[in-house]
Amino acid sequence: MKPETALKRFEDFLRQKELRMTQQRREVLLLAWSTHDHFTAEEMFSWVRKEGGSASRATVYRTLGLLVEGGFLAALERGQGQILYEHILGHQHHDHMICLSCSKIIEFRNAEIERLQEEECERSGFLMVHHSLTLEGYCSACQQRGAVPDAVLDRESEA
Amino acid sequence: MKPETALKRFEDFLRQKELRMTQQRREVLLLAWSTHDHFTAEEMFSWVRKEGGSASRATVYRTLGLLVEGGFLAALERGQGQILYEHILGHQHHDHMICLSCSKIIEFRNAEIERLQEEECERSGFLMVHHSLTLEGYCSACQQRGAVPDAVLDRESEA
DNA sequence: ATATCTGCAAACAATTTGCAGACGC
DNA sequence: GCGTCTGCAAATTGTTTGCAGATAT
Repeated sequence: MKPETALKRFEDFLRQKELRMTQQRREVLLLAWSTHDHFTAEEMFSWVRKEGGSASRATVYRTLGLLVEGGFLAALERGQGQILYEHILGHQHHDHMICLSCSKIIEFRNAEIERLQEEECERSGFLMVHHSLTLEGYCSACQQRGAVPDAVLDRESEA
Repeated sequence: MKPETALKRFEDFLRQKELRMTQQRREVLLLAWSTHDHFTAEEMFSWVRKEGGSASRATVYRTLGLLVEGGFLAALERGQGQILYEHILGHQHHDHMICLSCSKIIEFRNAEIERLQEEECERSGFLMVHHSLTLEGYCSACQQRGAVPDAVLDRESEA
């Protein structure tokens, strides 16, 4: 989805909630659409600053909240109390494997899993907006480096 | 897995890391095994207090960190900066649907999805320790209440 | 014995909030 | 013009850390 389209949607969303479109909210939305990567609230704030934007830190946080509420951004919780955001309107979702030793992130996508998720949702009458599948474990490099705790290996050998 | 077994494993884990088993660590591990639900660090601390345990807040946090590191507990990031823990050794994993409106949590388990995840791991040479699949959206009750934002409905109708 | 642990309270980091003035609609 | 927004700085929340004494091995 193009930034202009997203902006239009955002305006609609705000109107419906009887909220107002402001320069600051525009800035944040456009910056969110200027990257295809995850970003934190602080990163967004620094971008605003770099671009000479006028949004304050508080406004950035408030606007990110609105964007998540409206389904424009997905919030991905990933340890250490920091929240990662990514724009999701019109984008394909990907899942993650995260190495507990070196923190490497491997992205993958499996259409069959997606389909089964939809099936589960139908079964429960659940309207899915977003999903997040994260596999935690050890990447092949770390396995070879012997970076896997014995407690984990013990468990593995039992199975 | 029984609490005593878990305790034994924890002792092994500590020994391997040249750390010591203490009364406080024992308390925390056993309390973690006394519930089958998720819990936060603060909840664990209040349990310790209620049981007349001696572990302080700091020790609770430190011990939970150790337990996660050893693969005894899973840490589930779920918004608002709070981390939920659950013991995972010897337990079957379940996934979650979370309602964005009423926060209701629906648990589900789909063996086929689990299998496909394993397949993806093999493909990448990844040793999975834990996985977390969370579907965010709106439960059927909230859909009927009209609690779904229009931006979401619009997106839905396009697809 | 000695190195690790613990409790305490202070430090931290990320995020939220109250309020007075600014600004969309 | 009215009611919402914003910026600021202070408040909150959840978690971590430094240090002196306590404790496991």
